Amino acid sequence: MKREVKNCIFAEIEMNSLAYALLAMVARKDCSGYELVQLLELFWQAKHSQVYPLLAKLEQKQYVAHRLVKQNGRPDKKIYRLTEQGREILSAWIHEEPAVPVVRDEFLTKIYAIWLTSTKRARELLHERIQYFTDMLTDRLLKIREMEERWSDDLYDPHSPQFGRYMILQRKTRLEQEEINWCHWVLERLKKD
Amino acid sequence: MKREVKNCIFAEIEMNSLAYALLAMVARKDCSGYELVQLLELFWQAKHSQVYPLLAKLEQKQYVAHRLVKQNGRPDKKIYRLTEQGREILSAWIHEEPAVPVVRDEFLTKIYAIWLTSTKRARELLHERIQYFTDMLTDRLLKIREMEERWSDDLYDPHSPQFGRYMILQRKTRLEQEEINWCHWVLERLKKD
DNA sequence: ATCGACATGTAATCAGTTACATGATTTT
DNA sequence: AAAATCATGTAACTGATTACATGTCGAT
Repeated sequence: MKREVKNCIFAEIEMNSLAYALLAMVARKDCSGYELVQLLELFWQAKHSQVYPLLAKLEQKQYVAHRLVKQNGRPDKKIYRLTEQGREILSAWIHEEPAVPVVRDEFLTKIYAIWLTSTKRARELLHERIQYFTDMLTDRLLKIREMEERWSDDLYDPHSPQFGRYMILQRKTRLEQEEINWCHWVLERLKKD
Repeated sequence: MKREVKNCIFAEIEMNSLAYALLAMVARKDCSGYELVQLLELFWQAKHSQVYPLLAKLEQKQYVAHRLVKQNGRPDKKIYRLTEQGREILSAWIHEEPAVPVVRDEFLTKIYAIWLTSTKRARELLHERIQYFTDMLTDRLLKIREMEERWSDDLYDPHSPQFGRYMILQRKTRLEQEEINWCHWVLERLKKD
């Protein structure tokens, strides 16, 4: 017989996957909301309009806390850090089974139905895809080099806050490279035509 | 000064990515809603509660049409096919730029913050991940073999309705293999610990 | 002079998930 | 006897995107 749940001081603020992703980010390094959106791009694309209100809710729950940093000629920023409570629920969450990954990719739908149009359009799509992933990869390799210069051996230490992000960066480059390889493989199949 | 848009006979039924994915599916092969959910799993995970109403809307717009198939001891099913109008808007859509792919993967968040817990949990997560992708891959290879037996040379013909799905299956196996390779690579980094 | 980066927020809408609802057949 | 598969649908809710809102600085 649940009552007054919404009026309760400890009102249930839904901890969803993105909420934990934000905690994981600020665990590694104190961040502004703006910065979080950029760092998140690596494995959980979210818009600022989703991140800012969520951060406020996480602060309400006292999983994060912020300090104001005044800037000259730039808008002030709120730098968030993880609290002890935040660290605890994040650690507990890591011990739960992760949900199955979700991928949504319009390009694949277009390839699925490419037989309806032309092999010319197929080639176009594939070349654009190669371009896209090549750009991603170039940027990614740059970021890997930056991390390597800044933290070197720490990156291979599973107890370092940098370990996770570095491993995930490595994963992404592998997958991006494989995407490019596949595109070339398909282009080969289209040659005869 | 838009007026009466909602009362108009040709009321705007929003054509979203999933709608086109459904059209692409029925273009290849007549399908029931139930079957579409399963086939879609390859690159656009959707629940039946999203698919059935969308199919009804697509039929309203006359992009698909269905016939009833009575079954003994099983519920009747609605087999959908693509109409000429459906084929046209699908072809037109293929000539538009695809949206950037979206990935959401809780496992990666857990790896990101793994330094907070233990390398034991890290190993556990990676082994479960390997198991998951190995299972996916086994199933995927089976489906590839099934397609190869059924259509053989058609699969490499860009004008065959089977071409797209086959290419996408091949892509998925490559990516899944690479996911597994990466997991083993990370496990190596964890050995010293 | 216009555009992109920096920086934070809210409101409206659309997309997607979970739960409700039903029911026979086959497999474990 | 219970669970999974086949088969279709709706209602309520949560998650995510687009649009609205504001403002400075540096580069082109």
